[in-house]
Amino acid sequence: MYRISQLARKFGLSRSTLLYYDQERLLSPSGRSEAGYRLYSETDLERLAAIVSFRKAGLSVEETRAVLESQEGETSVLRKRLAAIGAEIRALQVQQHLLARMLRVQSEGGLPESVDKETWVAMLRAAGMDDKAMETWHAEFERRAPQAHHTFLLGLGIPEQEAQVIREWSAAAAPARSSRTR
Amino acid sequence: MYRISQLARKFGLSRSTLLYYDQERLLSPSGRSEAGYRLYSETDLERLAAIVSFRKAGLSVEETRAVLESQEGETSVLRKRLAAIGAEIRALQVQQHLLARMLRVQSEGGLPESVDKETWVAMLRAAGMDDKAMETWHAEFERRAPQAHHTFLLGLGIPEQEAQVIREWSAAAAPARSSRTR
DNA sequence: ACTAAACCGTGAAGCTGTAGACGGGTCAAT
DNA sequence: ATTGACCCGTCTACAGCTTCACGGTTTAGT
Repeated sequence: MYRISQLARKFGLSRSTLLYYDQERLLSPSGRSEAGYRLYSETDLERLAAIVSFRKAGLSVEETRAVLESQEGETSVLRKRLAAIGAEIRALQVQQHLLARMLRVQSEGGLPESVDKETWVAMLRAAGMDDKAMETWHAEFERRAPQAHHTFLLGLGIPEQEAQVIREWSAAAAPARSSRTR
Repeated sequence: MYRISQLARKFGLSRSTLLYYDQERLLSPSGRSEAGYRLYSETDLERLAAIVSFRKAGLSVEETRAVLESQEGETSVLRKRLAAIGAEIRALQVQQHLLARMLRVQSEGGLPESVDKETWVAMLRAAGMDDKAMETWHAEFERRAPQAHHTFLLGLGIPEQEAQVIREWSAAAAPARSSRTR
């Protein structure tokens, strides 16, 4: 049986966090000592391990409780979170390029946090890719992971609309090895 | 002169948000009507436009006030935020791959939100890149934008340590057109 | 002149997840 | 018994808003 601060240290959490989890009925200690201290069992410990990993994946306390309460196989919450992460990343990339433009850090030689379209193309060219190869590459990207392709394009600071256009002609290009290849 | 709700609609904000900005002394109306209504001038409107764009870039209310109060050229807050965004993106990418592994969505044919190392390499190969070309490309990436290179590698689900290793041999590889080229 | 709808101000409370302060309890060594 | 170091439970605060409640004001229409 662990007391609250011991358990907190064991998992690298703060005591407040465990108190909060108790309050929110996410993890309640299975017993109390005579003095009213919370006592956590081995079972509680296992549950906490699961909680920590879901929280690391960015689930809210409520979502975590939902996943743990529904018997295994309830993946809808996870899927929702995965989609949300994609959106968050894209939003941050927009912020990144907004700031980079404000600072004009890129052009002034400071080492950039993010890469823009021109730099990206230049790097691929340095590695020997030509226009045709890049087309093939975009087509492959669109075929295998359209969402990730979109995120990637925004990551280069390409605006929403232009990204759409690129994706459309990527999709239109003949897929590399589909059965429908003319 | 605008009244509070008019201004809010004009900028796609809620009345409450503007009340909050007033309370926090981020944007105070330059006048009041006889009945005590807040009246915003054209100057206020311009300030709000600036505020909105800084907030979109993820600055806190306090940071935004700091940037606006210091006369132009105070870029340290912006730089700090830019670095923070990079860290946030990397953290989200880790979450993304954590979840993808939990769901095993990748292998089961669902279209993935994120791309892993194998898929990435396969796409470059499909576009005609060989091992040597990839080395050149990593070296270029590391040379031009080390931070972004790191973020990129984590984005492929490559763990921190391995990313370090890749970056080290990228840096060691002879840069394409540095003056030191052997 | 009057009424109803839409506005305004102020103030308070709530939200998430965590950090910290407060006063009192426990325990080993003296 | 007492000191000191730690621990406990409870309560409050933080950002950045939103929502609610209360009562006064403006505006349009009759």
